[in-house]
Amino acid sequence: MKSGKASLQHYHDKRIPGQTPEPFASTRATGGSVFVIHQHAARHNHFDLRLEVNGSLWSWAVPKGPSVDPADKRLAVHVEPHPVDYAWFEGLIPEGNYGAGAMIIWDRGQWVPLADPEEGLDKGKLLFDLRGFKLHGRWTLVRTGRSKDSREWLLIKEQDAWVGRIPEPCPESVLSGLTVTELKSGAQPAVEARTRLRRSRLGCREPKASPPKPMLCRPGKPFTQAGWVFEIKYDGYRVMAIRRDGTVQLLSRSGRDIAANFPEIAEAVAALPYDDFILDGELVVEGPDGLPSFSRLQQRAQISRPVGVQRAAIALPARCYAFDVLCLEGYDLMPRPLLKRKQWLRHVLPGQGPIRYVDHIEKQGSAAFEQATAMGLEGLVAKRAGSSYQPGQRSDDWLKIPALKTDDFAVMGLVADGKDDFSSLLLAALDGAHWVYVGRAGSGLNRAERRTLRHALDRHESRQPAATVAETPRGVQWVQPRRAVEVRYKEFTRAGQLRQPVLLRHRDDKPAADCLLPPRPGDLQQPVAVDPPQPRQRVILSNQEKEFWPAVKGRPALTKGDMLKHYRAIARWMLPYLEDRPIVMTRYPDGIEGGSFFQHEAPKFLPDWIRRVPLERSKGTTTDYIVIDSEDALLYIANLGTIPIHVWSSRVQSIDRPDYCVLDLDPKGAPFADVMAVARELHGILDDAEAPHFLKTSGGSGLHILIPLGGQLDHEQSKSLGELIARICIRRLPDKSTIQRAVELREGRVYLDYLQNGRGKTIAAPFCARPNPAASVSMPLKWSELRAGLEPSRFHIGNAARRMRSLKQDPMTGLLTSDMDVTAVVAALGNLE
DNA sequence: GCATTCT
DNA sequence: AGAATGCAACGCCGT
DNA sequence: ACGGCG
Repeated sequence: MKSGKASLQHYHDKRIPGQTPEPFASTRATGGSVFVIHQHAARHNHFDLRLEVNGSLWSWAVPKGPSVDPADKRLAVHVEPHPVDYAWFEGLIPEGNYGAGAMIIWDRGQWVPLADPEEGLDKGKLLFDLRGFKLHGRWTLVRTGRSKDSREWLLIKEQDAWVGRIPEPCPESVLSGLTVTELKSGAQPAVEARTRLRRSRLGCREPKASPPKPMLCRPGKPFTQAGWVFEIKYDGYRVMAIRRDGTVQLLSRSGRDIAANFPEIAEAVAALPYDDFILDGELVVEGPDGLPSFSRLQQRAQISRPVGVQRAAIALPARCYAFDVLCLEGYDLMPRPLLKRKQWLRHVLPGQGPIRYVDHIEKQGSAAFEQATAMGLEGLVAKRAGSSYQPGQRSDDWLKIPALKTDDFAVMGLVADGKDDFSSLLLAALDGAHWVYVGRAGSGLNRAERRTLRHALDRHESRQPAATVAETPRGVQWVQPRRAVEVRYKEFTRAGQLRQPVLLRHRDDKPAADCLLPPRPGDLQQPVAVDPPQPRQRVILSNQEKEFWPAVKGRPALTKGDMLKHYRAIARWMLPYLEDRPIVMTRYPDGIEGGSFFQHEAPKFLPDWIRRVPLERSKGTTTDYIVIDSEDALLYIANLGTIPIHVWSSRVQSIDRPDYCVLDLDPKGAPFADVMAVARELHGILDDAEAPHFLKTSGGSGLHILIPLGGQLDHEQSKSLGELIARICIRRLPDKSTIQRAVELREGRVYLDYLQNGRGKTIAAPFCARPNPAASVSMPLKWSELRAGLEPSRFHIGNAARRMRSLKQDPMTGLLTSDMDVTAVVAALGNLE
């Protein structure tokens, strides 16, 4: 294997030191994971993707640049490796040199290979994560040419949580904010700025000896008022970024210069194309969820060895959220109105990069506060739009509005107040398998609420506390952590206790065991997450506009989105029939007129939160079956183009004991009136045998009759029971029913299929959609609905959920809970026969 | 619909 | 890249 | 032994 550094030969051969500003060394301690994308206006304007491996930058020329759309593959020509320091190079390469022209750092950050890169280069496939300012998430480079020496690759964005959720990258450098054209044309934003500032008749002031102190906030509450603007409050270090006489300072609140600790920010300050300015902002480090994480920032701040700092600048990079500019090019902006200053600030900063402009919302503070709270942000800062910057002052022109948090906690004890009241509750949350005490809360509930909660708690009285409590209050009564309460609080204290907790309500709908400990400040977190932040577990629904059911008379075409809408709306009725049961998908990726296939085995690409269960299928081979136990799982499966979902009659806990026996009434030429007649006959038979039984449409043209078994029979016995019932029916209605499998021999009679009772056999799940032109669904029916005029096709994906909402209850309620006395039923059926 | 393999 | 391919299964019964 | 059926 060639060493990375040795192969820099080509790079050196093409360039002459002293004549080009490009670097020639690899001196940076990066931790081996920097990537950069240069935009290079040389003979042709193009992009270069460079990935650090073994001390050099593997490079690809990407003529059209990267695309954030997975469908958009971009040619990438593999070129000679570059020295690592190249990732910090931005500038003009003079005429006459190799690659003469302007080059900007279009994006930069950390790259995380997801497979061995050396091997990948050899095999022609690299898979990696990018964590830049513009590019995020999973990418691949694949070699396309037929031979191994081909230099032609493709750069492809892989499907992930970032796709479609990030804005189109802006064209500017993430460092200087210059476009490649501006750099080439020698644009001088500083000169333009000076001209404009002079014209605005601002007095030019001598720079003060010492930098201004930061303006401070008073506390406030959310409000809506014209003349005010609202900014997100970032959870980090307040910094003043100062550029003067070619030097850069990052001053913390205490006046310490922390530029050496955050070189990536200092570098960005130095790269802005202005000579003299002071920015006010907040330094943050993002957590795995993409929100500012104070504990990560503290981790970062503790790193001081230069080598460690350089690595951390790539792996745990800081951002500076700038919200004010105090002076610019020798002009004092502090007396100017806030919004004027912010105009300048926005003008000065790149659209994307380590230093970000903090935008604001005008007037609507209350709405903004709602949003900020929901997003888990620290809060808002309200600022008077016309206010000046008052250094070192705690002013009423700036108000900080902290977000309140709301979480559920388990009650582990109470301080009683009389027989049916309490003065406070002791609260706990689950940290893994252990309960952790989080403090006491008293206020918030009225007398009546406290009384009912007290009664509920008294039932769980316990001798032992569920978690260690540092200071046990007098008169405490411990209870088992069974009851959950919703609590609003400001934050966790350093000691891990709730600050300013207020009880909101008794969560009698939530098991206490679901009260997980929210992340608290000071919790040691993973230093670096390799996966991109997943913006919430949500199913990405694709191709919602694809036509799945063609139009029929009286109804326009239905799309995959219509089907997903059905499954989302019906989930609450359908999930009880799916939980714990293996399913089989029948997939129609291109709608009912496209190809279809069955799928038993859970595809490997399913996300890991979808449950699978290994079951022996034929001897020796096991298959991982899918189990749908949530709305998200149902939607994910439906999004795969699954139209009907077939379920086992048994659950994984008791896979050999079906919960019901099914009789499938299959016409096939027989009139539906006959199907109903046969169903009515079976209804009578089962009533006489005192066997509970339920009815649903199969979704096609037939009906299903289901008999709950209460786990008393195995699959074989269930099948025999079905056969017995079928034979009785045939004896009574020989002209209308049959168990002949061959269609010809049925002679127009209704086929009573009892053979769907058996291990691994399935039926179309209640409420599942069917691939017929009507887009009908399998619908539970009341027996009273079995009368002239019933048409199974009247229940379809467009109205099924509406029907269920209007019914008082699911007609099949009881299928999964009621059972029967098997011996009595079989005896009764024997008599009928 | 999606991964994988072939060209 | 673009195209093609796989994605289930087994017992029943009549010939 | 094969083929249609669900």
